Amino acid sequence: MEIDFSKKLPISFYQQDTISVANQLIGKIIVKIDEKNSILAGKIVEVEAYTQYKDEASHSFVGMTKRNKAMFEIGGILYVYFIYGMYFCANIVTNKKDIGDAVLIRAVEPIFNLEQISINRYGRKDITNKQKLNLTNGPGKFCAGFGINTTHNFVDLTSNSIFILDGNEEKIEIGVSERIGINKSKELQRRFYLKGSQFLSR
DNA sequence: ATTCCGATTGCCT
DNA sequence: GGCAATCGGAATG
Repeated sequence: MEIDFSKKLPISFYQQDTISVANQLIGKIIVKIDEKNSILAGKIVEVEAYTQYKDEASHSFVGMTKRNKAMFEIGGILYVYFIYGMYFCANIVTNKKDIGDAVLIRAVEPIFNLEQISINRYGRKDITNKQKLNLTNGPGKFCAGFGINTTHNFVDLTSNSIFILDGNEEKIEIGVSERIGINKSKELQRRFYLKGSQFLSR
């Protein structure tokens, strides 16, 4: 896959209102280039917005802590945290400095280097069709497949290690729903997904 | 120091 | 549908 760096999203993209960024992220291409220069890429098909204010489910609701510090930076970096003793979740930090907002990447359609993503997920490149659909269809699965962990916390999304490209200009339909796996602020409609995608978390 | 529990996943019935 | 795995974060004492 050739990467068109001219399509890399500018820093200003991330500094917009968080709900707006969440919507616009659907259909975009997230790229990771690892230490061995191998390229992984996927289309973002599902995200969730988390904001400091009026959102009790957000890590930042209680203010800045050691864990959520990245959320308070200016939009355009990654916030990665460890959860349930064994998984990682990756977020796109949004909005202005000192506002603790971010967008969780919940699911991605793998589009390049499925072999490496399979190895990262299952330890082998030959997998069943069902496993192919399950490669990156959840926040923990996406991080595992793309090799994202807390060493990527604070990574600059305008760098060449992890970044996001504008997708095709095709018209897409975006669905909206309540968020998944939370117990507070359940009523907020802040999950956004690509309608019809086979790679959603549910 | 202790306690509770989580922005998940995979396996089980 | 239920639930165990597994451990660090945050609140509390």
